[in-house]
Amino acid sequence: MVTIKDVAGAAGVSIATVSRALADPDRVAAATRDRVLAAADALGYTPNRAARGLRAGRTNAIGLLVPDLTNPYFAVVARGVSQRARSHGVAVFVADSEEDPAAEVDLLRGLVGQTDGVLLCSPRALIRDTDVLGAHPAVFVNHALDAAPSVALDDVAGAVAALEHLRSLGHRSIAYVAGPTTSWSDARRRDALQAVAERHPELEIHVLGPYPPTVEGGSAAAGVVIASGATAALAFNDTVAVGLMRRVIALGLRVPHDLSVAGFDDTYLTTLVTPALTSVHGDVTEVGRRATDLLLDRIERPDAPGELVLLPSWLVQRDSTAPPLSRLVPAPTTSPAPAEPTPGAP
Amino acid sequence: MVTIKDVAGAAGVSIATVSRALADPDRVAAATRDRVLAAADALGYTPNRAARGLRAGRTNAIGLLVPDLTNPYFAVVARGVSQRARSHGVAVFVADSEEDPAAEVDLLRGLVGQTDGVLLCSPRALIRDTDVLGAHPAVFVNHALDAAPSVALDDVAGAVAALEHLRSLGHRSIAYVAGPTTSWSDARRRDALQAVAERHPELEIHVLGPYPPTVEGGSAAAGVVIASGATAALAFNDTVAVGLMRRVIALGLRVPHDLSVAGFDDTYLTTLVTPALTSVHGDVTEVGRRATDLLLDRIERPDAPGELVLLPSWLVQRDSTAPPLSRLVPAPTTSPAPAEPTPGAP
DNA sequence: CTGAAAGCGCTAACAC
DNA sequence: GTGTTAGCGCTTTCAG
Repeated sequence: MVTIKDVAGAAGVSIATVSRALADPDRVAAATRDRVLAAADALGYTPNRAARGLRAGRTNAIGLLVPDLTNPYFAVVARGVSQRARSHGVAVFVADSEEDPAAEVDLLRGLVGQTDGVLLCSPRALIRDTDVLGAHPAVFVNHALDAAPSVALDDVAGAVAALEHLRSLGHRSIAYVAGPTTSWSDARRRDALQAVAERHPELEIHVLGPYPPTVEGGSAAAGVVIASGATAALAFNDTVAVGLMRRVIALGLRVPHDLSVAGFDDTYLTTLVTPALTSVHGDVTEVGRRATDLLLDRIERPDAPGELVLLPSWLVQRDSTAPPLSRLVPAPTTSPAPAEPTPGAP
Repeated sequence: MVTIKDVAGAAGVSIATVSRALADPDRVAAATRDRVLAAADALGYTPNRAARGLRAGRTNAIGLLVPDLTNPYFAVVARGVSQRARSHGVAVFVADSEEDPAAEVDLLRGLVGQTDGVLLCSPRALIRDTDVLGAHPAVFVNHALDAAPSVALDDVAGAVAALEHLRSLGHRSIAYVAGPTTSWSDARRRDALQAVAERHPELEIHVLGPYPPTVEGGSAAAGVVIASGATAALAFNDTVAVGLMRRVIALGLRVPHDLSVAGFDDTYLTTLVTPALTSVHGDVTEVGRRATDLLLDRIERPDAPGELVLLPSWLVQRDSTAPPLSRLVPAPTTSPAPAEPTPGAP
């Protein structure tokens, strides 16, 4: 390993001068600076971040904790985080709890010790436990906690839009396939659905679950959704929606004719499946970027007030939602008038 | 931050004793050890990894470089890496190059400086450049380079199996939708297909591409595949296969009747799409785990000889492959002994 | 069995 | 403008 000493020796200066030449080139004479930089370059010198961090009380790294890296949603968040972190010169530790709350706490504990701050994405464990987080800078994604900074998609608006969409199609009995009990987003959505239902007494909302936020979770919910008598289902996320849809189809029903299905997150899965999935869209990469910004800011100014940043979300209508079978005339839709799909034979 | 000094103070011992009590409990008196551990626990002490690493000349972290974290394949590799790394107490830096070779080199450079070793997954850049890697321990995934240790799925076997499967179904004109030019796996597969084609003179293989290893890449290939006259297509990976399939269907053709489609990697996408995708399966989580093992070993013993670990892969038949339209009688599928199919119309 | 002390690579006072 | 030096938190001789 080539250290600052080697460079100093090669350039014939002291290590302090090397350090300065690299950190603040204006504070050394031009000739010296050039000599130092040339030497550093020739030797392929890279400052040891651990040593630098030790001195500065910084690690120049942040941690990202997600419940499931194979879920496209979190992969995209991670991408946003990587982008922003890279442009700020900080590295990203990624930890995948695989939906296990206990593992989440363990991983968080590890992350805290070796990062300047942590990004907690859709935490499944109850993180009230300040013992593990302490005063460590943290930003939550899809989870608001006390005065901690948070970033989330405004899924309340999305949930309302989805429900209104289904209502306008003529659905009156709608199932919500809930995600993990500890999910903040899930709770928010349930409240939002409740509020809409109160505004429209003719609507009947069946909250079903909780189910695991996976394809399997969606499949598992199919029977219960059908038994509920709902003509449309809104699922916790796209992954669940896809699992639900596939199982419903496997059971011999048709989507959207027998059951309309909509998801959340608008991941790229939506356009891969048949029928294409109606979903609540948001800019997920941006969620990752904003969360990173907030975290880096928090690291600089630990006493800054926490805020909840809500990014817009809206519904993207595709082929998995349509009027219920009983209605022959489609309800009036405002602008993007979708052509009424003629129910063809299979 | 609670340091070793705090613990030493609380336990009424020196910092050296604390260090020993934690690292090698047998070397301190039982009573002292208990007192130290109790104090450490009470204070919530976690050793600072940067400091520890500085002393040991180690960072206790490894780097993982992938071309696309949103591809389920790499997400699963990352999961395997996380699992194994966690059980060895090393942290994982994840870097996503977003399929950009230049970014890849940059990210690699950054990773080298702050890790004990690097896992290079399906590198798109030419890494011969030892300037950037130097003597840094590295393990390749899906890429063999000189004497470096490597882990890959035996996709040659998989490619052969896929091609034989299509041949036994009666296909004679088969397209291969190639991935990135610099992909090692892609080159291996092309060679394997070539070898099979030479064994079976009646087979015509159209190598098409390169195309980006994404859904869009697959869609873009659809026209060319159809124009090639092939009755079956093998795609670089599932993502490409899915893009191809959807576009082909959107163009009004039927899969598998007008075109059979098969992919590689057997990601969870295969069972989400309609028809379910035939794909070459391998244990991808295990790839990540084995690669991590190899890397940790390499870090311990830098002079150990490199080896290429090939994990088995095999074909999983689903609904996206079937005899070509021209054949009315399906070829026998049970025994792997394909009866010579009656030649169909071109 | 335990403490004192050196030193990992680096930065930031503080001299000169 | 540049060198000297202390010390970040930790492990590891070396004494006792």
